Amino acid sequence: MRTLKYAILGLLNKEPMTGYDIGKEFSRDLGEFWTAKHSQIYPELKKLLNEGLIVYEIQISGEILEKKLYSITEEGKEDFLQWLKKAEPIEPTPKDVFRLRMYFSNHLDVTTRLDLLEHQLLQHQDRLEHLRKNKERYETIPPLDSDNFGDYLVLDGAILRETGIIQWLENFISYCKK
Amino acid sequence: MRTLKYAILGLLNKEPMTGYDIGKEFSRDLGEFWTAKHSQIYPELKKLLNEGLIVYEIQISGEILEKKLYSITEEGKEDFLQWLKKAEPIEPTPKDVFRLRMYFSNHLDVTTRLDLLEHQLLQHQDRLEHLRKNKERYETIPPLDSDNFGDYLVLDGAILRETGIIQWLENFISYCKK
DNA sequence: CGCGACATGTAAGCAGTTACATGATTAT
DNA sequence: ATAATCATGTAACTGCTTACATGTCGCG
Repeated sequence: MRTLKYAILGLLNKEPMTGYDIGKEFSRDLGEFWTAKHSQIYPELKKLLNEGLIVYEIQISGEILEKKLYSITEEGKEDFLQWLKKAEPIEPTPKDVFRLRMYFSNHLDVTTRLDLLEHQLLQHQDRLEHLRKNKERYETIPPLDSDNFGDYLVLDGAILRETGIIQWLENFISYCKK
Repeated sequence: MRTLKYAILGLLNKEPMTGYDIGKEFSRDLGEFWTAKHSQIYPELKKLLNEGLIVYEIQISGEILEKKLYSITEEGKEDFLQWLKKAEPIEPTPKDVFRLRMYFSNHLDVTTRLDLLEHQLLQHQDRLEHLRKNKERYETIPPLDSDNFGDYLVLDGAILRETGIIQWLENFISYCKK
């Protein structure tokens, strides 16, 4: 499906960036729903370059360090917008190792189960708190056509996801305690 | 992480099965959080066999059709239970193509956006309804140590997940309509 | 007899992670 | 000076999907 391709085109569609910058975007809010390591990003950039969807210019930083500042071409923009507006069937449900484990949890004694659950709960509560803190930056919903809107959406989605997981964990914990 | 390995061991720990049966389990409720195709299952079974974690006996079905009925060994059980009780950090957040697309949605006009959102909403509502119907089979919560308990948990988790997604989509739709 | 489900495998390729490898810049 | 961050790449491997390939069983 070449999703990484479109993730990169989408980012370059906002503004020119280096491969390193793209990697950093994936560790911000966008990373709640898509990420890639630099070892995947650099080869993909090379591919997009060959396909004529992006170009780069060398920037000198400091004395000698060359960095490649990539920007999207007209062809790249078209390709990206085609992808963006296409209606697709929903994805198969994403894999989740912890829930797979809990599917088999009838083979664990109740104390072990509770330990595992509390451990998960704490981590998800941390993540939720962190997301809520990020969302506080927005006193109001950003305009529909601003770059910030996507960020806001992703945060909202991640908060609802974490809330659901926490609710599930709490239900489960209360079953175990009865 | 060899997760498929443990998914298979977990299923065989309930009862002996063929590779085909394992594939079918992944298209039931467990499939909400883990799946694998037969092209991945058969090679993995071969590997587990070599590792001594499972064994099989040939069953004749009809006149000549040989099927391999796999069961877990003592060594397999131990390995599985070790995996099951180990506390792990939470997984990095799962990828989601649709949310990635919506991250870039400020480049779409409002009608296209609403089309895409309604399209997703319908599909998630269908999935939710289907899950709720499955859950109706349980009038009460199954006992903590029964095989059904895992099934119930998974359903509960999937329902909460879908509810969160639907809520997010509805929020998003209402922003767009304002 | 034909069709859908049962049943088992392999091959090619894409996507993603971990590890290997190198070097410059900036702030302390 | 030295550590953290900036910056770019490749290689080996795991996991997973799609397609290729084959044959049986049970039902209508």
